[in-house]
Amino acid sequence: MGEVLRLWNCSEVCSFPLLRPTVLQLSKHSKHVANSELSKKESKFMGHSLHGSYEAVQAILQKMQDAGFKPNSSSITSVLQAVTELCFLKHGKEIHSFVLRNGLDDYDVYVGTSLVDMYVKNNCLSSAQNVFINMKNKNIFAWNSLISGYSFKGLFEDAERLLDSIGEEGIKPNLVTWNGLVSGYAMWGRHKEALSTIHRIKSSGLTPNVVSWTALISGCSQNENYADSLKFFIQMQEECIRANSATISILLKACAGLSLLHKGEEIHCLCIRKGFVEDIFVATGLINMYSKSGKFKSAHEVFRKIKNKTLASWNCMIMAFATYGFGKEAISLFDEMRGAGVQPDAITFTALLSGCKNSGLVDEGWKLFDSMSTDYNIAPTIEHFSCMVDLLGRASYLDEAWDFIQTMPLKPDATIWGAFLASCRIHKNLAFAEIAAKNLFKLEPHNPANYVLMMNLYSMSNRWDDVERLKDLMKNAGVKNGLVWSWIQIDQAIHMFSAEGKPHTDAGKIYFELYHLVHEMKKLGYEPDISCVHQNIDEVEKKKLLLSHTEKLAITFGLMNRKSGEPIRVIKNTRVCSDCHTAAKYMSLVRKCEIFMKDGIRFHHFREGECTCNDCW
DNA sequence: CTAGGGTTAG
Repeated sequence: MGEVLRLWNCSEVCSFPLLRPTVLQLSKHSKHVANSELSKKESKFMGHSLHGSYEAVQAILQKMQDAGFKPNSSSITSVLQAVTELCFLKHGKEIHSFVLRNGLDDYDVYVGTSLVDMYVKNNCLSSAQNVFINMKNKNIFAWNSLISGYSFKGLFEDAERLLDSIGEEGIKPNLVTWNGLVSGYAMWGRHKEALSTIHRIKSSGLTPNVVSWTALISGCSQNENYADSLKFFIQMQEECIRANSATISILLKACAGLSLLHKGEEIHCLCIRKGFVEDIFVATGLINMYSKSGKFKSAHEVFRKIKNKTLASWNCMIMAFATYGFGKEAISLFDEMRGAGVQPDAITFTALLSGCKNSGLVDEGWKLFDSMSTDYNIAPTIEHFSCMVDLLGRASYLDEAWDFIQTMPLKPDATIWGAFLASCRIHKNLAFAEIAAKNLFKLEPHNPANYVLMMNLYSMSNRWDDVERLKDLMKNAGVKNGLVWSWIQIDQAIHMFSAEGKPHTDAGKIYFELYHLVHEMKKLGYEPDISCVHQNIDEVEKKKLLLSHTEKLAITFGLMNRKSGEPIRVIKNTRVCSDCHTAAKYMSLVRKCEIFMKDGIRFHHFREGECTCNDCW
């Protein structure tokens, strides 16, 4: 940045067309680059030079004016492009008024289009529309910019209206126009409309391309609708549209979200064949996919092979270490990252702090939390505060966590109280838990998880009146315990276990096996934790009920069907109960088998009677 | 000068 600033301040910059000399000085390749042929990278560089030195830019603009230079539309356009890409609305507005002040025509096709685009990308639709309306000659680019602007804001009536009126100007919508609409619909969770827009592309005589389909698939992914992502990917292949690395990176995200390890591995093979592994987005997606599907080793391998690691790939790997309870390793990877000259961001610290909390590294956590603002000038966000509450609370420093909440500069939200409540449950502190719950019931009255945690605490202390009171509270607030399910993949089939749905076809055999298993587990010291049952029934009934928990059934089924040496991978949609957590540890011990479980909150890796979460979850 | 891509979170 220092060097750029110096360039901006030197006087020879002042020859027009605006800014070109600077770009030429910055450009490594050519001294004869025409302004209109600036590469994206160079425009970005210009943007960087604008950043933080806007006063200098203004001074130069003034100087140029005084010297009688006139900027032309192409120079204005390249500045606007840079400003747009970096989302410097303030600077964009300045340039707009500079254009007006200096008698440049802001209705010029090029200037107009880049102004529309700048306002659209900076969330100023009304200004974009004003410029648009005043443009004398509108080309398809201006239309597309505005239509996608409305579409991304979810204003589909306006977007469709614009689409209809394109024709009146004698212009035909192109694929980009349509793709903007597809993308908007998909992003807003309106997959049906997105898909029907793809069909509309066909009826307009064009052929939907990989971008159209990728937009649809990406929208599903963004809405955590991973199953549809995969469904539409198949549909895309049926239409003979080839995936590119962008499509693949989204698919990897979908596989990660569903912990579909086998599908992810398949895609990895495809990536190697097609050379997509070279793409940094794909590589990062692979790390994430392996990390979330329980194959830490593969995640690490992919990471080590990346030649030009980006901040995101470092972050992703630090998070993987954190997830698997390798807090110290996460921190040394952070040191390695800094050694490589990569500056951390807020996400890096979320990952690091979460690594500390999963490994109980309280001192290291404090150090990192402090160094964020002092050494890296990154203001801690609510997530970082929440991590700290979690870190302190889990390590049994409940009083410190309480003080931390009282003194933090941000208003504690549900994540803060949620972290505190979870710690109270672990350390069985009912008094603190009740305060946390009171806040949580106010902040998110419809989240069943909070009620369940509290019931857990009350039933531990045999306070059945309070359990009933909470059940009534839930009922009155209209909170329903969502469906609870666990599943496991055996060969190509997914086996679902749900308390509400149909029992598994092999239910009899599974229960038979489970009884045997529990018998063996008890020999090694397993004791059913009946506090997980919130009904006031007798002990034998409670123990029976515990056996029907979906995760136990899924693991048992996995043990019955696994190939020797293969770990078991179970996915559950809600937080694992503490009895099932203990049971899984004993199961891994008895059957000498690694068990991987992804629950609604985090990842557990059971091995030889231990879990990577260190019993805090 | 216009369209699609990765990372955190109780």
